[in-house]
Amino acid sequence: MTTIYDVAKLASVSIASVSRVLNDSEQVSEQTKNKVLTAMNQLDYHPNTSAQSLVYKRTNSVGIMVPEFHGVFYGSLMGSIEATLKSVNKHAFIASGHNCTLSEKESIEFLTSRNCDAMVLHVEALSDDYLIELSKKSIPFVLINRYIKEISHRCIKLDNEYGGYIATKSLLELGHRNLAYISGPLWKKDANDRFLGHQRALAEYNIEQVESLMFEGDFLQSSGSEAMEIFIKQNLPLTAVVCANDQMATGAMLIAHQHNLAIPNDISFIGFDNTILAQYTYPQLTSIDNNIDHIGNMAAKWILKHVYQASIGEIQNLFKPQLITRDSVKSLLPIA
Amino acid sequence: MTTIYDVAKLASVSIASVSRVLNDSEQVSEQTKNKVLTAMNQLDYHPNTSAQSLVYKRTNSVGIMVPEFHGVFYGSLMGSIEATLKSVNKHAFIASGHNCTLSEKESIEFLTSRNCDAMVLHVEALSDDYLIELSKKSIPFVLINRYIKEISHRCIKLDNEYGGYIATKSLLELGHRNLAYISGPLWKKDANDRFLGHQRALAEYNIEQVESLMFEGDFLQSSGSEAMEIFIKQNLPLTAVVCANDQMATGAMLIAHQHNLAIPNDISFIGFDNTILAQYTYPQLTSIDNNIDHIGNMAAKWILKHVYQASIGEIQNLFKPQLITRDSVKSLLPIA
DNA sequence: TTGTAGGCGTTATCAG
DNA sequence: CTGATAACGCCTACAA
Repeated sequence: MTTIYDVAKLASVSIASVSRVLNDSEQVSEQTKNKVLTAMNQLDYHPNTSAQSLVYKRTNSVGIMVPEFHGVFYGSLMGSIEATLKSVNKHAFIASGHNCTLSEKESIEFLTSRNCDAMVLHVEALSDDYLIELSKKSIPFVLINRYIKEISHRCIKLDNEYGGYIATKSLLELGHRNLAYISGPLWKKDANDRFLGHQRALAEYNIEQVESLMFEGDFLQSSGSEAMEIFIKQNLPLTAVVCANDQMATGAMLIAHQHNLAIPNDISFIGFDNTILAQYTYPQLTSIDNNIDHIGNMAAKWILKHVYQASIGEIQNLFKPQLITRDSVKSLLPIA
Repeated sequence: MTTIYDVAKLASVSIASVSRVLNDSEQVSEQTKNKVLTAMNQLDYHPNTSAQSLVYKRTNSVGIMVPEFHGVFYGSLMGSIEATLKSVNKHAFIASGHNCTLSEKESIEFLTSRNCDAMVLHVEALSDDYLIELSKKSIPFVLINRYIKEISHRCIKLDNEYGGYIATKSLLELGHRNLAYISGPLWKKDANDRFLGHQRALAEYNIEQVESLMFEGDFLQSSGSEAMEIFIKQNLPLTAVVCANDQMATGAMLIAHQHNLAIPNDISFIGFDNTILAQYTYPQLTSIDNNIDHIGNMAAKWILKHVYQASIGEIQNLFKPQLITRDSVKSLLPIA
């Protein structure tokens, strides 16, 4: 490994001068600057970030924790975070939380031990209390898709209630009146909020959710299938199924297909999250975009602003989802 | 930030002793060890990795570059790499290459500038020559899914030819004789190899690929659709479509559905990669598993072995894909 | 404009 | 078993 000393020697200047051109300070003559630059080139010199970090008390790196990397959801998040960090030369390192308390804790400690300047955390299992406590420690962090009152300014999330609302409302506006609902685990805030939004839309139209046409799933595809089997068996009037995420929607659609129900002619489906899956189902799935890119982007900006003192405008803490119309929903309105 | 000095003072010992318990050296009495430990706890002390790296000449971090994070393919790869790295306390940095020369180069330099101990690279655009050159620089790297003779021992990849072979062979064994093929861009080695494997299987059965039923796509869903439209228009006998990846398969299936072709009764499809998509299509897609988890795992092991001197057995450079049977392929054999 | 020297937090050598 | 102290590579007063 070549150091600033090697460069200095080759350029026959002092290490101070080398350091100066490295941080392009004004106080260097063109001549020495050139000498140093060519020496650097010749030696393929790269500054040692550890040494720099030691001086600056800053590693220029931020840790990202998401539940997992495979699957369809967190890639976009990481991508948007990484992109905006990289644009200002901050490095991103990653860890997975696996939806479980122990692993999330370990991962956070893992990131902490790395001395990152900040963290972006998508935590599922850890308690509010733990996170509040964590916020008192030295490494600042942003929370993705979670809201904790005591540290609300660190929370950046989707307005899930609104998403649930527009999903259901969009169906009602198209004339659907007999809706089933496949929810996520209701103890999860986001799942619960989406369901509340659904109920609000129903209330606006004076419709009651038939209780047996509401199924609490677990956000996985199989629970969507399970739900759909149950719905179909009941032989109740049913024109559309609202799903709290795309995965469950695909599971439900699978069963519909198996029962020879045409989508959307016999039955409509709407998903949530607008994951990449929605483009690959047949028919392509109408869904609610969760704005995950913007959220990731904003999380990174939060850090740039609060940790790296970049001049960044307002931080937006709540993002509105929006309807993405594809081919899985049919209008029941009479053609005008 | 609390340092080794703070701990030393609080425990009233020298920093040397603190350092010793930190690296649990033998040479410390129980008593001082305890004093130090409680002091550390009390101060919530974490060693400064930058300082450690400075003396160890090692950052305990490895950089990962993949084309992108969203989408369905690279998440698994990163996940498997990260998991095995983390198990030995190495951190993973990420960067995206965006399938383009400039961006890949920048990302590699970005990772290099971070002084990672090694890199795992999934490069698409950069030339062999560039990578050979890179291999002479100071940071060691492994190449994922690419083979370059001159640096073959750094290459870990899938046997794509074999994958193409078993995909087609599996159809032939089920009695299919009229096959269409949707390939990836043939200038890409993996796409080409898959096609060669396809041809080898056909040759074994003395079948010729109808030229107009071969379409060179770009690995994206839309090109699968495009291909399928063209195939259907020709009205040639056709019982199965072999696709060089899952995305194109879903695109083709979409069109089949639109033309009211029942899958697999009227026409069978087989994909490649066994991405998560294959579980979400209707019907679920038979595909060729690309072993990406094992490949990522092995890449990480390569690094543990060659960079961190871990005692790890043989490195496997070539992985065999395997057939994953789902519901998109029908047997044409007479029932025995 | 340039160079010298002290310090960033650790590790490791060498005396005690 | 313990404690000074010299590196590690870089930045930055301060001095020249």
